[in-house]
Amino acid sequence: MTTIYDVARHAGVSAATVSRVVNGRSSVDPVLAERVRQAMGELKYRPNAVARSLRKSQTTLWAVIISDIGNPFFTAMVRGVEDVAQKAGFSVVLCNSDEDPAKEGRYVTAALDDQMAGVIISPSGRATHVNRLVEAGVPVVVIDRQPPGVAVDIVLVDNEHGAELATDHLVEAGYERIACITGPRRLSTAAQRLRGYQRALRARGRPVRTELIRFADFREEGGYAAMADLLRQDPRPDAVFAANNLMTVGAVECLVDQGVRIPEEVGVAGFDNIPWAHLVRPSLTTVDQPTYELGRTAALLLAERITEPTRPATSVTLHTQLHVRESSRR
Amino acid sequence: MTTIYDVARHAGVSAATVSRVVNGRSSVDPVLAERVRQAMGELKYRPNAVARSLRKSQTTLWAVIISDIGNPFFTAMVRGVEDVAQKAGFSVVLCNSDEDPAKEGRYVTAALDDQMAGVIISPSGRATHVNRLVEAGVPVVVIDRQPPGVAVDIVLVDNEHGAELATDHLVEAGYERIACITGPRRLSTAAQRLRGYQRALRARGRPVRTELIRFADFREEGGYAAMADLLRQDPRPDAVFAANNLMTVGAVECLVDQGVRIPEEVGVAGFDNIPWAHLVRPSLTTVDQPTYELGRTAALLLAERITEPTRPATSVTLHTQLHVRESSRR
DNA sequence: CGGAAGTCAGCAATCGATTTCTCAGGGGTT
DNA sequence: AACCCCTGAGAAATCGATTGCTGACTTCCG
Repeated sequence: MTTIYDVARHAGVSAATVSRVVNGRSSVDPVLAERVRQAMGELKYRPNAVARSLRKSQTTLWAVIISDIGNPFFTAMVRGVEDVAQKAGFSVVLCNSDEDPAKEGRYVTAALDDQMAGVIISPSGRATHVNRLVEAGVPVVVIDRQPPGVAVDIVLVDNEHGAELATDHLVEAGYERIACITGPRRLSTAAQRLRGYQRALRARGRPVRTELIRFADFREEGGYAAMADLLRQDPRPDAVFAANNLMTVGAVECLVDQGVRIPEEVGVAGFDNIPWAHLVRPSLTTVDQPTYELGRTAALLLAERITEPTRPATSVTLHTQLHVRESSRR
Repeated sequence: MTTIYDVARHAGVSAATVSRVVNGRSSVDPVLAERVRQAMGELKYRPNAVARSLRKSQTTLWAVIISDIGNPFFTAMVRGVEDVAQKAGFSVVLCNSDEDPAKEGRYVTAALDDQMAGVIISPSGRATHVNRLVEAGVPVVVIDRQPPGVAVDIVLVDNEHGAELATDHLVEAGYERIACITGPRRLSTAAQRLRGYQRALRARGRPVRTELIRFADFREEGGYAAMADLLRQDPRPDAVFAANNLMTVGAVECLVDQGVRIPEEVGVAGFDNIPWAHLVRPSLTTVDQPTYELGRTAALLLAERITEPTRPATSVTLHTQLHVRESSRR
């Protein structure tokens, strides 16, 4: 590796001058600057990013801590983050927490140890880990989920409203016993989507029956199991609202396996986009989130916070959109 | 931040001793070691990873450079990498090259500047960038695609064989004019899958018609356009083999849009797994790759190469598997 | 022409760890 | 008792950049 000293020697100046040319912070005689640039070219000099990080005690890395990289929702989001990061000169370190608070904690620790320039996190549970970041003064943006009582920048979608739209649509379509499969109790998204479901029923004067509500795990298997469980009821539900994409797929699989016809016997509506939802037969009614935008927005907020650390915390809510397809039209 | 010197002072030893306790490299008097550990605990000391990286001129980061994080194929792969990386004490930096050699080049440069401990790359084009890494002595594992003439560890699947299986199956199913939509010419996967298609036809004594072959972009739109183009032929093809997942979906969309019945009028088989391929109606016949294993294997190779840099380059080929579903049964 | 103000290059300290080298002290051998 | 070997701790150099401070030199004005 050629260092800044090699360049300095080759150009007949001091390392400080080379540094100033590279960073353009302070003014340098144009003649010297040119000589330095020449030397850099000839020696193919590239500044050592690690050394620079040590000196400035800050890297050019962002950690993005999400709970499931296998879920297309998070992938699209990461893409949004990545595009902004690249433009702003940051690289993205991907961290898969698997909804495991311990794993999440380890990643937070790593972000701290590695002096990451910022963190975008979709917290899997309590606010503890987010707090550690905030206390250490690391710029943080929370995404998708609301941790209780922390003042940070946050980007959310109108979960309650989206769930309301979907449920209301099922009522409108003529379904009577509408079930709800939501996520783990500790996640704000699960709670809010459940609340939206309940609200829609009440608004229409329908009873909210606890026996029609299931708390699953936001995964395919959980959706499958919950659906199977719901079908065992008598009378069984004639429609289901699933609170995320993977559980929707799981529920549909269960219905297909048991030979229950969608949408005639059971109507289905799901939260989150499902790639190729329109190719699935019957095509699936979904509440779409602006996933890419979600990531983009979070990244923009993070970039802002890095340049302006004292700005008060803002909270952005993006809007969901109901896409009615065949699975809920009877 | 508390530094190694704070700990040293607090424990009444030198910084060198603290370092030795932390790294366990050389022996330290158990009494002192205990005192140091105590001090570390009390001060909540965490070693500064950046400083350590500078000194050792190596970080604990792996760069994973792939061409499309939106493609579930790569996501599953990254997951495989990530799981191994975590266990080995590395973090994964995700780099999305978008099939753009320039963007890929920038990421390679960043990996070099940041002294990444290793790189896993699915090269988008020529071998130039891979070579830069190899020449700089950075441990590299190439994945999914074969760059010409570079001696590196590489993990591939039997593309030709997989394509042969799929094509042969279409022939067997009774289709006559079987088209092929493959990827960009510069990508080895595209070439190999095309070759497998051709080989299967020849083995069955069928003509290989150039007018039934299309080079698209491995994306949904490309698959759609290519399919539309193929349908304009007279006589039109009665089956299509698409060389990756997104193009398969694109082709199916086109067929659905034009009201062409699958599999009666046109049979469809695609390369790569497609999430929920079994939920799509008709369910899609696919050549499945062991994506997670692909990532896992690459990561294991990388870990090996890091500990043993002089080991000769190995090449691993994993196997694909044909899943026959409704889209190709007439 | 002299002095004040302003540029700009270089020296050296610094970021926080690792590692080589040196040396003290204890134990074993002859 | 003298000598050697070995273990293990500390001092100091080092990784490669950034930056405050100093001072040389230029420029401008009275």
